[in-house]
Amino acid sequence: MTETPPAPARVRILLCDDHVVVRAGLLALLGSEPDIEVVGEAGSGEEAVVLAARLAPDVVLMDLQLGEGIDGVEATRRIAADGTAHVLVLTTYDTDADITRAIEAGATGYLLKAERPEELFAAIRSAAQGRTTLSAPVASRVMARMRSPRPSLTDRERDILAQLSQGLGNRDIARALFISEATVKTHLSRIYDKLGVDTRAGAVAVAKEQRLLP
Amino acid sequence: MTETPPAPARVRILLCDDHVVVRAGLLALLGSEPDIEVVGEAGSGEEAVVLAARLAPDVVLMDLQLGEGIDGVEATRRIAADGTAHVLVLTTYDTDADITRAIEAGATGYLLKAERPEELFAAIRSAAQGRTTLSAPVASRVMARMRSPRPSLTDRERDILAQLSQGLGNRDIARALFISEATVKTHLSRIYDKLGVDTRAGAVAVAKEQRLLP
DNA sequence: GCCCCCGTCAGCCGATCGGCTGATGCGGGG
DNA sequence: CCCCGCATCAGCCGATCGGCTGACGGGGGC
Repeated sequence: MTETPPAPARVRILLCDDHVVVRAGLLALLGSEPDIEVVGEAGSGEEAVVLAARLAPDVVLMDLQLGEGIDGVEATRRIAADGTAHVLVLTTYDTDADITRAIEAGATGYLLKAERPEELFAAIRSAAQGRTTLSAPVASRVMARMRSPRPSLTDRERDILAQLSQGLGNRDIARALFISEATVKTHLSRIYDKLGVDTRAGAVAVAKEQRLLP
Repeated sequence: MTETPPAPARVRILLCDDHVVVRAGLLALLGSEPDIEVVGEAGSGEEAVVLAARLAPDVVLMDLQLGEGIDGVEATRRIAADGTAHVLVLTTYDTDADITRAIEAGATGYLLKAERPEELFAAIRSAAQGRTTLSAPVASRVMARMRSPRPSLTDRERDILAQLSQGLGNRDIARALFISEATVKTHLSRIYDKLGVDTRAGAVAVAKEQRLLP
């Protein structure tokens, strides 16, 4: 008898996506692979966390955009914290912010829905053994980020940006965050600098574009 | 022999979605229905237009967000103009702007990906005969819109908004559109009015939120 | 112990914005 | 023919913004 831990005969999967059609599609798609078994479906982050604990799947296929409730990043964080399952993110966007947050939350891999099905199967099998798989565009972005550590906003700057996205003026932002207008302006200047803009409208545009806000 | 035009033994479908995984999923899902046959797949709007003309499917399942190239609305417009196929929009968002544009472009139905698969099958069969099917949330929005004709932006106002989203100042917007600053300000005031905001940052936020811009 | 990042605050000043009032021209529908 | 929506423009004015310079304290890393 060998010491090598035998790969599970079947990889047990939990799907998490708020779109029923997507879930059904994935279910049908994965059904074509004999060594992959979908043991549960979740339509929300909360449900995914509960089901992951109950079903103890090998891999959770997680979308990041989940509509209502906690988002995929938070769900990933909780599931990964439990250590019960590896989370393989399968989503639409390859934004820096999304990728970073997902990885920081403990995702084992990050795939794009535009990926070929064979890649998905392979990534699932890898994830079941704790190995990382990244879609090519995602890998590129990760590399690029390593090379030039991109201006990431501080928590406080994100607070300011959130208020700004409500269309508030400096005075209102100051009141909302219990700081002085001067401080708001200081933060704004730094935000402009980091985002490469020089107006509030531009900042909001970039923020929405890069999905820097919830 | 009866005069009733027999429903096609099999409904012939063309899929259009830029995500391979989603296409594969739909393919597998639709494969479970004996009276539905997927005769082609397109990964872009351009491809969909070409394939629709060549394959003459009964129904084109069209996503609205297609990444590169023309968007789903434009693809819908061209396919519907040919009259070769009924276009059934299957997408993620139930935004007013998306729905309106898709319907105006000639879509036969509008389904959300969050819909139950049975609804999708039923909608496909309906669409094949030219009958409209709307997802419940979509139908609600359409009704709501009928009741209170919502502020829709004029073409010019959208132009202004687009420039604004680049973070440009009034002077630059004026130059970009070959009009005076006074005119820019007039348009902006009306845009604020329609969007229910009173700052440029707020306008950009609402615009991005409601997907008023490409 | 020192330094750097982060968050906080101040004052100044020119540029810009947003609201207002009012006006012109053009096209379509009643 | 008149009205109305759309696009264009003008001037005024107070409020706001954005850039700049400079400052202070706390916390983490070396």
